[in-house]
Amino acid sequence: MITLSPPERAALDQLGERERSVRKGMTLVRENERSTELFTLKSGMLIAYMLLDDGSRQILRFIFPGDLVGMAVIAFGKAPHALLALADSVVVPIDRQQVADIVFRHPRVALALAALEQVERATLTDRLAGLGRLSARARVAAVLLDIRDRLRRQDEVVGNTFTLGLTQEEIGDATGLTAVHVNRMLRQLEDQGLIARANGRVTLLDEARLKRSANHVDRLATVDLNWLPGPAIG
Amino acid sequence: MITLSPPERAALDQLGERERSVRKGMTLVRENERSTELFTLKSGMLIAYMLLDDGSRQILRFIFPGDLVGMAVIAFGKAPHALLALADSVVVPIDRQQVADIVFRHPRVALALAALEQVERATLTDRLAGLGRLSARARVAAVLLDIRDRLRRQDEVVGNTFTLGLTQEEIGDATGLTAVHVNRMLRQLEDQGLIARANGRVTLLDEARLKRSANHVDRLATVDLNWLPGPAIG
DNA sequence: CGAGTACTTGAAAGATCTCAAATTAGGTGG
DNA sequence: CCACCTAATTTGAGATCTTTCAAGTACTCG
Repeated sequence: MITLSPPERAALDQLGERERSVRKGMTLVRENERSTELFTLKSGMLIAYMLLDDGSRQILRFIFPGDLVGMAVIAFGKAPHALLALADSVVVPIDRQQVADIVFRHPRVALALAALEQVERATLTDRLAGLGRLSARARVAAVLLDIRDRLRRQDEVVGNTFTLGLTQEEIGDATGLTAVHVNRMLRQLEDQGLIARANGRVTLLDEARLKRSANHVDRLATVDLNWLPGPAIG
Repeated sequence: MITLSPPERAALDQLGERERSVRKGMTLVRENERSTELFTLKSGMLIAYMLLDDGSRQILRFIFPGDLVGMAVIAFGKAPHALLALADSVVVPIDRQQVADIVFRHPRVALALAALEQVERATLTDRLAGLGRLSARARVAAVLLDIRDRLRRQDEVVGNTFTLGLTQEEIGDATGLTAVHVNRMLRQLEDQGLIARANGRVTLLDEARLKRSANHVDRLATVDLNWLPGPAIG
């Protein structure tokens, strides 16, 4: 997508000196906790979430290997949302100072990172529109499609059958629904022949119809960075 | 918040060469339209929105003078959302190439811009959590608080009484509700003594309670950019 | 003054939640 | 491998929230 020069590549590789393991169910960062680190996920799966005053949880984003998370520390110095490991995971912490170094020394890389953030932002607005305007059934469908896309990005052979890796409670916290209603919507999708379920695995039977109802767009697929200046020689 | 050196200031000022007026009700950018420009709003008010397949509209963000909008073009080269003027407005277009120039020549400014984007992103996630988890009444309250904060940022004397500048239809499109229900929620807030309404103006009567129920956070108030390196001498 | 848009209200339909209970699945110690 | 324990899923029934439809009122602009 973007070709890096050797020094650029080296700068990126150098970011990942330390690694940190997080056991499933552990909290990596608490909401409002003072912190100057962001992370990339190396393996496993995280969620970013917020808690509301009434104790309910809103999952903001599912984080898969390769994702960058927590860039907000460059503006706040504290985390606007919590990070929780849904599976045993390994993260690479990056201090915001290192981000500044990249911007100063490798502007092309900085632009590429900014573009990545924009992709995530667009995904966030897609989700926002979904929460505001889609039916419960469509929001659940959107999660299924999203997870499938993300799994496929890690492993190209992922087909239309896959393990969700989420409880119905978690799907509910992502879609703004109760676990009970998520269950009913899954059943409804199943009854309508859009999906099938068996031993914890889901199969997307009618992807086209699912996508249409969920207003699904794969933002990453439409990224265009060709306008960036070419890599410096070296 | 951040002190710019003269060359940095000059670089920013230079961005705003042209101006463009947009009449109330006019569309500045259509969704998915090819475009390589972003904008700052000089005066007036815009909304960023998406249309869903069923024709419903989700307002993603209200844009006030000083706001930057459309940074997504650095990643996509087309607009992921539409921009519409809710009032007669003046915008300053900025080409993404100019953004790249800033990153290459004024990295401190680039970091400050990135931080601003992060503030907006945090605001977006606050809104996402609101759509997912707040009651209709609280979501309407959140819009009132948001607009008041934004107006006050333009004009410090704005008190607890102000003109919304939005129809109930627009509030509905921002909160994921119907205009009819927005009306009922406003009435309810009024009956509960949280707000008052008179000749198109709203008064916040119990800000503390409104904030609590709407899970309101003023993200901009907690920004910290002091960790950035000092300005280069020049 | 007249037309159009926005606002307001009522009644009924539809969607989602809550509460409660039954069933299934997975993990652990013996 | 079994027995048990806990978490997750499933289903039903009724309550609550939000939308839809319809009609009437208020406001603004030419």
